Amino acid sequence: MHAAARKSAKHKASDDTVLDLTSARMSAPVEDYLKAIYDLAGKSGTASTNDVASRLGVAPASVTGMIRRLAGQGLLDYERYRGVRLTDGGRAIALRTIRRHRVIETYLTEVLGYAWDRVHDEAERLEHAASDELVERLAQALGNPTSDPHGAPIPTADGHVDERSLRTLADLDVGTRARMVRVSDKNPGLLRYLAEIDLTPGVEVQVLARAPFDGPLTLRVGEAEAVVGRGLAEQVLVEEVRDER
Amino acid sequence: MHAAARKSAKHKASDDTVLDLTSARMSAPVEDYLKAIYDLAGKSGTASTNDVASRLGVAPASVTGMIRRLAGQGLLDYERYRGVRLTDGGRAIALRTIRRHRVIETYLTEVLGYAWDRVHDEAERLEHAASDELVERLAQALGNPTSDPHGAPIPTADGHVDERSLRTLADLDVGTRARMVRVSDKNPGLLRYLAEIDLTPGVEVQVLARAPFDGPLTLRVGEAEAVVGRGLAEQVLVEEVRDER
DNA sequence: CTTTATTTTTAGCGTCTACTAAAAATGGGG
DNA sequence: CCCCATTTTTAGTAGACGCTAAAAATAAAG
Repeated sequence: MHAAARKSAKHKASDDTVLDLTSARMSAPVEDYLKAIYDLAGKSGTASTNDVASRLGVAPASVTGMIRRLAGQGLLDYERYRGVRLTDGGRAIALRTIRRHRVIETYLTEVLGYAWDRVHDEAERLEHAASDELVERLAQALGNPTSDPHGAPIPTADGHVDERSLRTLADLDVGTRARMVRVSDKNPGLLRYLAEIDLTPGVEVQVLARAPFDGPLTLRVGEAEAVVGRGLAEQVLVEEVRDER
Repeated sequence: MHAAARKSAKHKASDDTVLDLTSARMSAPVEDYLKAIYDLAGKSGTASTNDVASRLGVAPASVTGMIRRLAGQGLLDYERYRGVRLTDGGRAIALRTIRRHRVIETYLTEVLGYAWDRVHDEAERLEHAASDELVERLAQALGNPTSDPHGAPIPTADGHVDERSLRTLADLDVGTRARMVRVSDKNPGLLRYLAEIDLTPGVEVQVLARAPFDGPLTLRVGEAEAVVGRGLAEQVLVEEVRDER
């Protein structure tokens, strides 16, 4: 019945495969690929086979295969040996999946009492099973939050995200005051440590000193002080605080 | 936690596959098969290939294949042409899956405002993605309910269910007073209609009259009256109300 | 600008789950 | 007790995803 969407040129118009890509439900692996490509490509554009592979923990050869298929479905543009770029359809699905993930993470922490370092895995599975209706109900119960527990912006239901680029704590000049905005949700150990020193989204930080040769930074976090390694500092995204007005 | 993995193998235990069956995470299809077999076999014992197939909406041949594999894993006892029966391990997984399903259904209706006829599909997908921890948190938030919105008993975390057998509304003698206990969650139309006439779990019903030749029943539902077909009456499980004391 | 290293793709497979068509068991009616 | 309808199983396939090993492109280095 399905006449193999053969002639998928580099353009859209998937002739006979006239599915509504924007609202179609994809398999979990497909959603994962699209999410991975979305945030590897970032604003820049393309993602490489290898990067996608290591992000997803699969072999590069598997990525090539999946990518071919998804390109055939019009979810991404692909030229061999050239990397992939999401089409609007692919991006829409990626954003819906990310919205699900982040709303779920927020609900788990805000309502169900999960610690912020333990929501990622749970959300990773639920995001593929939750209907959009459920996600909207969760979002509503939360008062339509705009960011998740780790400070990541939650895309709106119609696919818009706040994509401003932030600086890392490691980039701040000594003395500059900033507000902790965001950190990846993927490293539980890091998250636990950050919680321990109270370096969580919204908190004010200031770099008090920076040891040479990429040494540790001494921070003021709220009222307390903390010394953190460069590696950690690079993971923490902040926004400068315009001095009081 | 207790309940060591009972070495249930009475026959061909699957040799090298020495997994802890009791807590192992199964794929969604496997969980679905076990659930289906659990409630087709009921207390009686075995389920037939055809019944499982039509319950799951797959071809009988597919059931044979899956059943062979599950038997190999020690989740069920199987003799070809003889039907299947869950082992203790298989039953444990079925019950945990059913617990997830019912806790989720309850949460969706009680907390998130879903109508009782719309929770089944959502729960059907979430039950395979939700961790046991999540389910326990949901159950706790609900005060550890013992039955779901449709009156089905929720198995406990350690695998016990209330399995008393109920009569259907169609079996009641005229005049008998009973309490509506339970109805299947799988037929949205039926559920909507029952909600409309307020025939929901806990409500008192009485058969006022029964037309001959399997005709409709006239009921008193709470304070109101309703006339329902035999087909519907057979779907509604009730328990007799011991006259006041 | 050729040689080497890296990245990406192809080829060939394996697993899980489902399907169809055809063969084999089972069991009910006469 | 035999025949036929029904149930169940086997055989052969398919598609989604993943893997490894080897070939092919591309990029880097001398």
